[in-house]
Amino acid sequence: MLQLTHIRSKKEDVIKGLGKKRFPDAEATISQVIELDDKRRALQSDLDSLLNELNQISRSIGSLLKEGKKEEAELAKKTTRELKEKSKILSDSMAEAQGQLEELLYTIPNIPHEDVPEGVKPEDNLTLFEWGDVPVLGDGALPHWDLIQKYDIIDFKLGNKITGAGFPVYKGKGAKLQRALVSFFLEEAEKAGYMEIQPPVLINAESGRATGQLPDKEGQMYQLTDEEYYLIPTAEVPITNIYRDSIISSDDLPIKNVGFTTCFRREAGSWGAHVRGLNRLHQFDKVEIVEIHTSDESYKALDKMCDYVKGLLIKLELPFRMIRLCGGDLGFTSAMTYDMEVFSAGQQKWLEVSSVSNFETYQANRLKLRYKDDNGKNVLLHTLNGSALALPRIVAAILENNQTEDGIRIPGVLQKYTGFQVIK
RNA sequence: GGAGAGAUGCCGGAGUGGUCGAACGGGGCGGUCUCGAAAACCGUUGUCCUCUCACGGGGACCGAGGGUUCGAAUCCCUCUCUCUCCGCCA
Repeated sequence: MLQLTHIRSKKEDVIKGLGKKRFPDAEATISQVIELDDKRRALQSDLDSLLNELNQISRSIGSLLKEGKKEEAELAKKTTRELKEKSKILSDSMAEAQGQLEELLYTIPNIPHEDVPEGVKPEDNLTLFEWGDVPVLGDGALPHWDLIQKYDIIDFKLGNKITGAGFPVYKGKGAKLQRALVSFFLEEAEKAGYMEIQPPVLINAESGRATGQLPDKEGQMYQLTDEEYYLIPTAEVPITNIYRDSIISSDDLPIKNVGFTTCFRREAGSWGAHVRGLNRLHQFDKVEIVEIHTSDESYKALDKMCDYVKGLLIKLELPFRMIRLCGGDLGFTSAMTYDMEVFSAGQQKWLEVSSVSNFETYQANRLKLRYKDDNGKNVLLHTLNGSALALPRIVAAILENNQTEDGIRIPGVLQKYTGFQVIK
């Protein structure tokens, strides 16, 4: 959620930023926000002075009764009763204005960083960096959905039987490859100074709201019917919510966490031929890094996180490119996002395997996540996160890029975890 | 799931209707003392909203939400969570 003080003081910038993000009617919405806030403040002010009066009289009744001045006390009681009626009306309308204001603020996305390119479509994204050679495969090269059948390592049909589409079963060396990747990612993260977290994979609505999945992505999360819990779409949600409602000591900054969880996404309305196989699933595993920084440090940290993710891809010998998302492609809560895409030769496609974002104070504002600065003032922190990495597409790329006539070669760094060098 | 107890500030822990935002202790911070440190002593120490250029003022918050009352941390109701015992159980 954007900060009201920021909206009020930098109104023009906010409207401009929202335009970049393709938010409709930015100007009207912002005016409405300010109007509602003015209304709320006026009501608050009136209510406060009324309550002040009420409190003073109530206190005086106490002393009047002690002094035995019963009649005067009764008279005062009558006055307070009237004041109370008025205060009730005032506080109701204040709560109403507050509610409307909040609802409106929830619909407004984060403002993009000034370096975010203009644009609407993925084609407007900016490619910043490419690494590795696209493998040239022979005539018999297969996409991963054929390879997994050929070697019997991942089974979609079984998943259909047990659950439904998008819930594959990993078998034998397929399962072991996944586990190897998880171990590799977690150990690399630990070496890079991240503390490992194992969070719950169910979250309550408050957590969903704090990191911005609710109300924006309501329909994208699986929801329980008996309790108001949701299955996490990413470890970002529970891990970031660890720090909800807290004032971090500056000695504890920066915070660097890593977590491996299964993620669940309904992906409503996004199926089709372009998302075959492992490209898009309802359930998948992901290792996520989450960082918390002061505003001075957060963009340096974002760059470092990208470097870290690049390092993983290089170690896995996967050709990739790094792109900076344009305004229209940027997520609801993000101010700046870099995507990492690996080239998967079997389907001749770039696959997004990581998304690294700085949310600046957008999440922190809802989270009430602050630190005490040198003047003892509470200041909102910046939250950042990134996939490091999402498993299925990495598996897809490894299978496709490393296929040979003799089987699939396992990248060197993973062999100590898999215990085998080839899937035959 | 059944029975009982409880939820107070950074922590421990008082407070059962009237200046209680909250005693007391610990911790933290500042100071005196010291070459320095410890000890001792003195002072200080929550969050949010709001008015004010500022000094400063007002309001809200004692698990959450309602209610009673002129007045609630204190009484009543609902919910959530924690603990103990029993049951069940990876």
